[in-house]
Amino acid sequence: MPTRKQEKVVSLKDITVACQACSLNEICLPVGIENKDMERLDAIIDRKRPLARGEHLFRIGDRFRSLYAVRSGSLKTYATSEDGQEQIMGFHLPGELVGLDAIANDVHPLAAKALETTSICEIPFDSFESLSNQLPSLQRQMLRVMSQEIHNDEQNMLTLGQRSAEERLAAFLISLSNRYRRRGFSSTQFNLTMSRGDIGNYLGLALETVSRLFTRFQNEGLLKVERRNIELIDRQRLCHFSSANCYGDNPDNT
Amino acid sequence: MPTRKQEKVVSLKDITVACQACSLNEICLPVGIENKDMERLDAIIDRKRPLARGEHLFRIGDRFRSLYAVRSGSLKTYATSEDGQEQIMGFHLPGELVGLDAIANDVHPLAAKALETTSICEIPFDSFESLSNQLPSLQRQMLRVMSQEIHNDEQNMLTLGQRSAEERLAAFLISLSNRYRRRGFSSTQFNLTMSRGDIGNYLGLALETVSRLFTRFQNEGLLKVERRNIELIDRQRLCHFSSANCYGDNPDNT
DNA sequence: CGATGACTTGACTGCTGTCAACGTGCGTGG
DNA sequence: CCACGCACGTTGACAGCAGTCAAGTCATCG
Repeated sequence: MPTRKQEKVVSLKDITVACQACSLNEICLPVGIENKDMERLDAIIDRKRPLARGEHLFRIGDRFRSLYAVRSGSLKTYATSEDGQEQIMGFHLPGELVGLDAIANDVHPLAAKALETTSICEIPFDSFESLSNQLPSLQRQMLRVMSQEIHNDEQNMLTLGQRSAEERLAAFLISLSNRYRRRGFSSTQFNLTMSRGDIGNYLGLALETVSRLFTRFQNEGLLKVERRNIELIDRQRLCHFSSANCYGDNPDNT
Repeated sequence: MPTRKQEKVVSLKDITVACQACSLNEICLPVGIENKDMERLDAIIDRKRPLARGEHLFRIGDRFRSLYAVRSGSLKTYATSEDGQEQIMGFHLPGELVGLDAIANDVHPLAAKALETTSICEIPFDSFESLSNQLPSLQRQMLRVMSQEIHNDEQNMLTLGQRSAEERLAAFLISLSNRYRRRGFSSTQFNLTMSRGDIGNYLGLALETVSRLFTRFQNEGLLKVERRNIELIDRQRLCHFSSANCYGDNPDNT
């Protein structure tokens, strides 16, 4: 029963897009699911009002009940150490699932927070499990998604373990670029939804280092940066800097 | 048709231990599976001759056909960069699954190599998938295992991104200690199956740094080290050094 | 218009990598 | 059984990348 009040704030369209009509269904959980089965998946999915910037989707220690898919906007997931410091583990764009790490112990080990106004599809896990018991293609896709996530995390470990600050930032930008392209956005011009501090935190660098590198990359003609707005000028060379394959096999690489 | 020749080299017992009789079935894939179902899982598992030290279980780019569980011994998994350098992504002890990152793209993104004589259970993925379509408890356990793997990788990202050399090595030793304890081995005295170079590579440190830290930890009375043999003297303090929770919730943490 | 948070830039320091030499144990072959 | 070679490990000297501290600029919002 959507109220008139909600309609004023949020377009009804945003709330009611079904998986079948969602532009993300080629990169989200429904990949490889037949239309009639997609309806059944769609039926268990819960679409709530969007999160405002800074709002939490879930917090560390929350009981695990659902997986979540980003429909629009972006999230960061992070852990906190004893002294309250946050460590960002990932940024999540539309079509990406969050909460996969909570299945094992029925508790969210990370918190998820909106970086901007963000719409979410909630997938209650009990229903999802029952459904995937009936739909082998869904089960298969779930394993693929989780496997891809493991693969991405491994790539990140490599970046954090071995790369210089310059390589890390270049790899980060190329990864974002690839992910935006996959979603139909420009791969050379986009807005960062996270702060310099967030980027540095995620990459294991001081925010000052990130800032200096942006300046240097700009001076070297690799990109143009103004506040949160990025334009990749020499994607090829940036790519080379990152010591990574840039049109690689893992499309959702972070 | 096992030949007499094989029997000379490998004890038959090592080869034929079924899941039901395996001491690892409380930490491996069969967790939470009923006995009659475990038999069905057991039936699809292939137990081969052990790998010798240095032998590959699979290589980068190999077509994905099976998951593997370590039965005894240990493995390392690694990627190689364009210039042929290897980057170690994990060490794998008995009861741990490898190859989970290959499901997504049907190709192994990492290679797996035995660090010592190592026995393996091979789990053909097609058979496994069919079976788990019939056994919800198996499917559930598989999701848990993969979720745990994602969680562990996140922990590693944290270690690599934020910790000092000292903290990384301490965390590594504590993690090994926990994993050995879980498997019924001593948590204070064990042999490293990997070289200093391997440890450094894995932790994103120079092997010289690892060596220096071992010496320093020993001088500070935290542990005793002689070649590959480690004895943790002051586990508590080492734990504190690692800036991590040491009896934490993720038992298979790397 | 002032306050606040985000970002930039500079100076300095220190951790950790690199290069190099040396020690040690193990396995192979004589 | 011994000697040699080799891989592994230790230790020292030095340098450089990136962190920390600090000051200053800029944009946004109340």
